[in-house]
Amino acid sequence: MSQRKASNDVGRATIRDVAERAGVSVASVSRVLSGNYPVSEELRRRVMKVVQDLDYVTNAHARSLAGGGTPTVAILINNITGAAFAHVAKGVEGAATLRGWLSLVGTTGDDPERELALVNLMRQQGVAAVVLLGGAYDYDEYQLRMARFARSLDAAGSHLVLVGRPPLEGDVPATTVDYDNEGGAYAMASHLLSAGHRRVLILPGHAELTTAQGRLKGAERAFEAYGVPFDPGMVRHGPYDYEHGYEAVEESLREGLAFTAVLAGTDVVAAGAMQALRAAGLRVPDDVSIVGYDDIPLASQLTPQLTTVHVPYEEMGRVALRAVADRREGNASRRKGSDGDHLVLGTHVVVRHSVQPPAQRG
Amino acid sequence: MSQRKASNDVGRATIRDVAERAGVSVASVSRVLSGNYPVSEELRRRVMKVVQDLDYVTNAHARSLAGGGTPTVAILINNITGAAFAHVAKGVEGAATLRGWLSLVGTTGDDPERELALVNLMRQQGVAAVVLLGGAYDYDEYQLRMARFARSLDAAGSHLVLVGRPPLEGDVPATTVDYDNEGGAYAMASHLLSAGHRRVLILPGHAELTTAQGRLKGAERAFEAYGVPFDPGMVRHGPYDYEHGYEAVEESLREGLAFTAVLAGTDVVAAGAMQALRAAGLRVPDDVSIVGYDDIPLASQLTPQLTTVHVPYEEMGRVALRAVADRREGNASRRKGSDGDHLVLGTHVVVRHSVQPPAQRG
DNA sequence: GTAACAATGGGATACGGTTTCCACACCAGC
DNA sequence: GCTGGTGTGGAAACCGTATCCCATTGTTAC
Repeated sequence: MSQRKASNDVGRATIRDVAERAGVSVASVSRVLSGNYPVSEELRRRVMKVVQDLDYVTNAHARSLAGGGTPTVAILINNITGAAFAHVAKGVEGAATLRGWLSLVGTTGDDPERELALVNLMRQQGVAAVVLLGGAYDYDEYQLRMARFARSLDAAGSHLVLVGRPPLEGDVPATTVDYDNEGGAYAMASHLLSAGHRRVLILPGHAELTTAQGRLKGAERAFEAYGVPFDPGMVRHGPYDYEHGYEAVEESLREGLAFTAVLAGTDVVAAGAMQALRAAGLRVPDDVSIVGYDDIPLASQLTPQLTTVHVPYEEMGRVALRAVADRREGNASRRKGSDGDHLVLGTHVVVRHSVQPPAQRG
Repeated sequence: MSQRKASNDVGRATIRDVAERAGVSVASVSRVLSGNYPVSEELRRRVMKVVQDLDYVTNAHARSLAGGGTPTVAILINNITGAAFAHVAKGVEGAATLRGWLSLVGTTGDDPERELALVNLMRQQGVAAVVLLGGAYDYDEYQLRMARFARSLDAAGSHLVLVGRPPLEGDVPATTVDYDNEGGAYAMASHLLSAGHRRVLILPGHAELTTAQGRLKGAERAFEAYGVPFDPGMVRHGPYDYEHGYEAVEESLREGLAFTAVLAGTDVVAAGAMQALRAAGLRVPDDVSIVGYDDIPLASQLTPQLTTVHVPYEEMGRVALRAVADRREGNASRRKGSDGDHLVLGTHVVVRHSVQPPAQRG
């Protein structure tokens, strides 16, 4: 036995094992495998044969220590099962794989502690970028927190990307990929107004959530544009879930609130609202119209199919990855331009079958 | 300037920078950080101070090269956006994070090439386990392919886990986490039969897909148990998507096929079927009953809420991770027991509002 | 026939940590 | 006062790969 670990040892084979067995140097094996150095055909064959025999794969950790290595992008998300953001993740992962990048995933569960821990973990991993997904609560602290993340990551040669979150103020090294949230809400509300609806129950989401704020604001602007007075009493805040949609409608009906349409902050909320209307014996859209937001698959699977706002989630994911990839290749188009790091994608209304003009009631 | 890289260089700080600045040795810094060696309070304070100042995090690659490092589990999935398997992923990721493990994610898009490439990639990463998600097409080749994966990973000190796929035959080093697929289908069909339905349209899924085969078989067994002759003409195969549900029902109606209930292979298929029935002017469940399978959130968001089979997807994910974690701690309970590596979780029917006894037709 | 040069392979080093071994200081006990 | 333990900190040897630099060989031009 030599003093070196024998090649038939337990555990994975190393490049040395391959070199030894092929009767060549370690350097040659490395060159054959990475293929960025001229190598004779004979040597290549000898090495490849052994690689096959040993079922050898290079150690990614060692490789990235030595300078090479595949770039990795980290996706941090509140909840994997949220339909909307699953699509963003798909976009990121797909675009990453396309360029041979790897995707790490972590869920934060809306917990700032875990978010911090994960960002640090990703920093340890030396990821090329950290993509933070999902609407945020815009506390005062949020900006500071994210700015700290951004600088930390930047100092480590990484980069922070915010997707579907408000952009950072000031000169912070981060990229934001956003969609025209308010514009979508404006268009959606306009659609209802132009159909003749005047009394609209609005369920924008949690008052503190930035996406909810934008959606409410868009609706208000539409009312203003149509010269229809906006009644704050028609707004019910709450989480983006099925139960909230159901309960908000149920309560409103019980309170005798009069409305001919529901403007839901999310398709899932719309689904809950629809169920509650049915339970109360009202027909959709004959008695009450409903619209959603997000255009997740659920929207077209409901009966009637839901008119909603399409958000290009998957595209946002792709764009996010492209942004960091470009920046990595050195195409940092505008240097330090505090915008140019803020990309906004368009939204549009998808008309299906959940809206009708309000019934003429005696 | 010393010959070493200066500490204020671009890029992340190294442990040497910390040591230098704290006036201690590299070894001491390492010990303070990993905390598995007695260190004086004074030294700890000095080191931690510098760590904070420099915002230093250890290099995960270097660490795992040197033997330490956080274990990583790889989740390979056809399509992130599939609701059912998003839940499995959530279970795996949640359990992983709980123990401080990391989760890598890759999507295969049903492409064997990509599957192979990803398994090798994960092998390079030195992951503790590779979790393969989703029903498989049980070609002859499947067993060989998976056996090869299993041995490859095993040889590299990793481990293959199959979730929701058929177990491997023979003495292959892999773990399978499964659910009682056929039993669920049996119970679901029994539920319809005991409600009085006799003519049931069955949409089990793709004929080659193992999950579809099991669901069909369960239904057949139920018919047999109830002494109801099974009519193969009532079975329509197709993909697990909304469109298939819609089209299968539409066609069946056009062909004049008589049925009082639909047994869908998936909740999403059931949603499509429901829509098609409505489009044809039939009421659910008054005219036709519908049941699904999986119990994803959609099931309770449809109108009427769907009676379906609950599959403990998230639990499966947790169980899968627990299995590999246990094995890693050395609790390889039964050694080489070719079962004991096959865990089966139970399923059960969730009764909601989409089933009624068949209408008395004249 | 020899010099200059291209093509190719090998040895050594660096990457950033962890860990083993050792040296040193300090203290108690005789 | 000397010996033997005990607690601390440092030097150096790895971990597995990529790459720089140099040696060797074969080839072409003079």
